[in-house]
Amino acid sequence: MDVASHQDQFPLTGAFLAGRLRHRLSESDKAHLESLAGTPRPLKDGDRLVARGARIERAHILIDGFMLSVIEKGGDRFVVGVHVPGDFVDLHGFALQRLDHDLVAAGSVRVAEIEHRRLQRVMTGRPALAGALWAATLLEAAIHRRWIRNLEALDAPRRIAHLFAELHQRMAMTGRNVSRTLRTPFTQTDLADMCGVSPIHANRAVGRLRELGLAKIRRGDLYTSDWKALEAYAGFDPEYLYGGSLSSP
Amino acid sequence: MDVASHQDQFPLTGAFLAGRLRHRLSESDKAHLESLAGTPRPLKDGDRLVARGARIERAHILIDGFMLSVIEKGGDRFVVGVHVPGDFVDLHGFALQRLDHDLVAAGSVRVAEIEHRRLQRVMTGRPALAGALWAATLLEAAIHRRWIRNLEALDAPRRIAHLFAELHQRMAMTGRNVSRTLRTPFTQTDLADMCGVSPIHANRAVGRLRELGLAKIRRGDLYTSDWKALEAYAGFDPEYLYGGSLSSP
DNA sequence: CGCATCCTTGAGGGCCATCAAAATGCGTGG
DNA sequence: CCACGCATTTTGATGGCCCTCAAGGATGCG
Repeated sequence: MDVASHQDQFPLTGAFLAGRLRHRLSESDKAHLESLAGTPRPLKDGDRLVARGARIERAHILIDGFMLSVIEKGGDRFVVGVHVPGDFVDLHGFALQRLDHDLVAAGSVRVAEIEHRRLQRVMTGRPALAGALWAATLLEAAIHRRWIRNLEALDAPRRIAHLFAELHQRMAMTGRNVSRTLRTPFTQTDLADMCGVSPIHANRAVGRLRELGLAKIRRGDLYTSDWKALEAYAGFDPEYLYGGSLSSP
Repeated sequence: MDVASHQDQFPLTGAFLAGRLRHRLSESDKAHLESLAGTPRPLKDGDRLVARGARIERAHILIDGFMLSVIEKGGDRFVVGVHVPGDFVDLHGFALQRLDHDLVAAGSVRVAEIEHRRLQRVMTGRPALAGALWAATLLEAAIHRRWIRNLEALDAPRRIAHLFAELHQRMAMTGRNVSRTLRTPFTQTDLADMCGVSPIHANRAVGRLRELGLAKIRRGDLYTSDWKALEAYAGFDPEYLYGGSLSSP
């Protein structure tokens, strides 16, 4: 069964861990997870799903669109993570009870929520699924580490190239977008906040990628004829995304 | 019971989650965790405990000293995390089977190991302890997010100040070092690799902290008469370390 | 068609990188 | 004790990446 029809079968949670250790989940666990999720809810651009520090009692899976993990400080905004469909955006809040950052919709978004108390029962009754939930939060940590390395190692054009290469790969793992265009709702200011540069410099970095013939970025949409070249330029190596060959604990 | 005598009772794992959600663990769970750990093993400066990509079958808790999470790439070294005593340095390897980074001793170190198959039994038999293990890996992710924000927001002197403020707080939570001196084995090159600057610039940043009267750093040891001032300079807010008030899921 | 948002371009300046070299500290062995 | 070698720290000079301030152009929406 291909990824798309699989996701027809599990419209809410079908992309969860897709391309990673989803294939290790039993049909029963996949069906159970799907049954835990509530009716999808839409969010508008800029809506804050979870606020930093607030006590939380449910988790959310992202079905459509993009979300950002944001830390604000004194009027400045710092993006510390990006989420794609299939991501359990605030699953770490289940174990930690509150978040150290905000979760904000980028563009139009659909999410489904799952009560913590239901996840609690998964912890005791379905150890394999519980392990998969744990692993999902750790995949996010691996992405954090890569971001740290990128901020330490790359200049602005390479950071932006790496960001899109990562998004492309993550969406491909869930069966989305393997074409020449990657559509996102991100403004250049968003890109700047993700890459730790000023909006003006993000603009020049985008211009540099165009100059180099690697990618055209227009209103968040990236067009390229050569993903491999873009990835090579950014030093992108998908190893840290733990695609495919992962088994559950 | 104070933290020090508590750690006499659990010499290997007594610092695990100390100052965070350790107080939520039952005596039985604490004793059980202690019983899982093997005989402590020493490491020398630079020893690599875990290599990126290698399949792993045991996890390690850091008892004494510091370790670094390192990503190497083309001769350059990027530090993506620092570990203090009490940290379960490669616990995420239990769920992920391999790491996306190396784990390297900084200075002399002692670690104790726990077999994954023993942790596997914790997953099914001790859900509260399993939840605590999960939370511990998420605390590390929260630290990653803060590092991302710091790299996006702070200049070099502030990054170094924040690094030491964080280490001071983390060590204080495990009952270590609440004095005016924080001893570490880090060279200025290490600090540079943690902060994403060149060694030469790290040196000038250290000099700037001295100039400002905030801290003297000599051979990795930081002396200050005013931790609060140093923290304020770096914009350090310990919220992200989830100290004290955390409960388990 | 007016307005808001986003994108683009220019100028000047600061943080940080790199190359180069000297000074300091520390362990080892004479 | 002193000489030596090595790693680390310090200092100087030059250049590049990126910042801020400022203003103009494009795009899309009501």
